[in-house]
Order: sequence, then C-alpha cells, then structure tokens
Amino acid sequence: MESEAALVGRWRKLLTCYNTIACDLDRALQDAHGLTMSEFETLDRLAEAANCDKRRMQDLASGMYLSQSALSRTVARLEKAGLVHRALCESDRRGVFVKITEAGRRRHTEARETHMAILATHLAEADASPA
Amino acid sequence: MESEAALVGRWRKLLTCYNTIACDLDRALQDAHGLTMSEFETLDRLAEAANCDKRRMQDLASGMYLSQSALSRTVARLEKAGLVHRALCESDRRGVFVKITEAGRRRHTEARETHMAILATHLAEADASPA
DNA sequence: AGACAATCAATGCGTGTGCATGTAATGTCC
DNA sequence: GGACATTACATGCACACGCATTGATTGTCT
Repeated sequence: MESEAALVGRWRKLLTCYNTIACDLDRALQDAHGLTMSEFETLDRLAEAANCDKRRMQDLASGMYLSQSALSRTVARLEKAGLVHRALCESDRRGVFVKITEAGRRRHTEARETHMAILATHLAEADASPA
Repeated sequence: MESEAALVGRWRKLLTCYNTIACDLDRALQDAHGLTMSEFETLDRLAEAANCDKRRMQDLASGMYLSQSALSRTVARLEKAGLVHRALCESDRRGVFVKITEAGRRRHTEARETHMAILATHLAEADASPA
C-alpha cells in the first residue's frame, strides 16, 4: 500500500515533467520547422509504417494519444501543408488512407533532429523506468 | 549512451501515460465536481499552504506547470465560482493574494476523493521511479 | 429487398492554453 | 525629481483540443 502523499507526489512530478518537455518540444518544433507536437508525432508514425497499407485514420488513432477529431484535424493541417496525402479506401469507402509525401518525409527527417535533441536534454538517463 | 529508439519509446510512453490519466482525471473532476484539472491543482496548492501568506499568484505559478496567463485565468474562474478570494497586497500593490474560501475548501475536500481514486487506478504500484 | 444498428471520418461548438501586449506599481540611476 | 528599466498581473488573440453530432457507408436481421 502506498501513502496518498506519495501518490500525489508521483502525479505532480509526472505533471511537471510532461508539461516541461511538451512545452519545450512544441516550441522548438514550431520555431524550427513550423510543426505542432501532434503534427510531428503523426508524421513520425506515418514515416515508420511507410510500407503498411492499412486503413490509416483508424490505425493512427489507436496507439496515439489524440482523440479522433483532433487527429482528423491534424491530418487536415498536414495535408494543407502538403506533407501528407489523403486517399479513399476502395474496399471500405468510409475509411481514409493517409500517406506521407516526399515533402513530408523531408520535413520529418529535419524535425527529427530537433525532436531527438530536446528529448535527450530532458529525458537524460535518469528515470529509465522498466516495462 | 542510450539508443534513439529507446529514448523515443520512453517519450511515447510518457505521452500516452500522461494523456490517459489527465483525460480521465479532467473528465471525472468535471463531471463530479465541475472542476478543471488545473482548477483542482490550484485549489490543492492553496489548501496546502493555507496558513502561509506570501504573494500568492507568483508563488503559485512557480512549482506549477501553468503559464502565468493560464494561472491568472484559472484563479479568475475559481473566484467567479466563489471558491477563492483575491485580495490586494499592501506592501506591493502590484501583487495579489489568493486565499481559498470555505466553499473552496469544501469543494476541494470532496474532489480530493475523486482525484485520489483516479490516481490510484492509473498510477498503480508500477513505475515507482526513484527520486 | 427493407429497416435498423454500427462504424468511419468530418465538423460545429465551447473552452483552456500560450504568446504577446497592456496597465499599473516599484526600483534604479542621473 | 524625472526618465527608464523591471516586475506583477490582466487581457486580446489565435489555436489545438474534446465532446457531441452529422453524413456517408457498411453490416445484420427478418
């Protein structure tokens, strides 16, 4: 059994930790590459699963922290910026494929450096919590 | 030296973890007590430092994850709801004291149960990262 | 086939946030 | 004392978010 105080302590630490990093990251990505954190994360997922051709919006949503509507808008923004491309899914015309474009891939590669730098700064070796 | 993949893994885990809990918490507090997570955290800080009489806004801001403007508005909302009281600081008339009211203290006590319950659910004994 | 539930994505709406700025009070330097 | 930087908090603004709903498509059951 853990004391309430300890639990609250852990929570506050998580709160502070997350917000500090997220804020820094968001700002750095925005300034250097014109990308939101959510936009980068989305791009990052798409770059990974480049060859896979499943029904994207759905699959992207699961495993990400964004709500369905937030993801929809994020993809819309990325598409408007030409970093991503939407296509109908033939087998199920409700679904939408999302594919990263060449421009998107380039932007992702650039931004990835910034991303890693910020992460390395904040997520130093400390707190490598198991599993 | 830690691999980039591991770093990204840790980050994504933090991202998911935080958002899951924050979302649940926000929703629970809102439904049961009409409080935002930020509002609760603010109230929580004020309830703790009940006797201390320093220049509040300032002191609250430090040690919390909110920006100065966000805190200002959060306190404004709390005051409008009668849970908190603003008072001028005599020694430095730029400063503002924030004090929790009786109603605020009651609301906080109620909400604290919900808060602890959610925390206990998500922050089970796992991941009790040191220091 | 026809009616009804279920699923996928988009959108209207309200809200909380950060950034930049505004307003007021204080400190500093000549 | 007067000019200027600094500090404390509030506010205008734009924006990303979640929730609820809509619109379109597919699945199911009789």
